[in-house]
Amino acid sequence: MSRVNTPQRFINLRQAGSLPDGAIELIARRFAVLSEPARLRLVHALFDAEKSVNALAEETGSSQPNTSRHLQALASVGVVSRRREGPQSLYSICDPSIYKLCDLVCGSIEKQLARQVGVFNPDVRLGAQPRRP
Amino acid sequence: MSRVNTPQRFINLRQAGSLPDGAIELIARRFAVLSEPARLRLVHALFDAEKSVNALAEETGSSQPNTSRHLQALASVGVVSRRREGPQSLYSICDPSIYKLCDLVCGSIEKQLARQVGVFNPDVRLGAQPRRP
DNA sequence: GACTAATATGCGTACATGAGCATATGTGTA
DNA sequence: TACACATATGCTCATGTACGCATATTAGTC
Repeated sequence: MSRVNTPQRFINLRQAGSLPDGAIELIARRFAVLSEPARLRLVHALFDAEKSVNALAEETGSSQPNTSRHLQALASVGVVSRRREGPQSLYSICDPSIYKLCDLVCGSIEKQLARQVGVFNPDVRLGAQPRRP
Repeated sequence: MSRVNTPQRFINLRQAGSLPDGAIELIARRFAVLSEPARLRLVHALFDAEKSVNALAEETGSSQPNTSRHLQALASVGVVSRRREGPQSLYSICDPSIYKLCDLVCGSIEKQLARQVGVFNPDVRLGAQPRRP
């Protein structure tokens, strides 16, 4: 085994210190790639299956060049990966944490919206609290 | 109880469909706010305690006006909240999901780095796999 | 090699946004 | 009211980047 076997994190935004040089920039870059609607649509479209650039362009309503570039951006941070099959490039999700990430953010936004709606109509809840039905 | 009591999500990037108008933009906005190193440093600094604008400016090495603006951006998406106490504004984390979010992203980045390092030196692992030591 | 389909890339433009500076606003005190 | 401290906000400039367009590159087929 290796000399390092503790499950401790080197990069940990939650802990004081624990932030090597450039770590913040890495994290920021990851979020930045996910901060574009066009790229989120691609991620959304890729959740069910591996797809080609043209298929994704059509499904997301974006141009082929833009789709290609956005996919490269997603690949540059390891969210998706590329596989050549004949003349086409097939992209697929390769970072499993993206699923939880999206769930977290979507859940958080729903809770927030539910709170805002609740201010006007306390009877309406968007079903954002999955605990104790 | 309300008429809506199923724990199902209205906004769910993982599920086909399930994306109301503007949902993608909401999610993108959330990520965008987290995609700035200066703001991540603020979040990092706020994890241990509620702090004032000046204290945060000093701790993160940013100017007072910029710190104020960044805090407003974080507040605009509900990550932090503001509380007045005398002449100063005290900011604090108000979205608990941000903790898990940071853990997820940091963990994902570490795994990725470990994989990259492993290519050159297969003996080194950054301890990013907490399961089965 | 010539041709076609799929994908990637170079380039110019438009737009969003972060930083610095000065200054306005707000809050408590004498 | 005058003052001091803390915070928020116009304003301008510089930079990053998404888009559209044209075109280069790659892979397969004849």
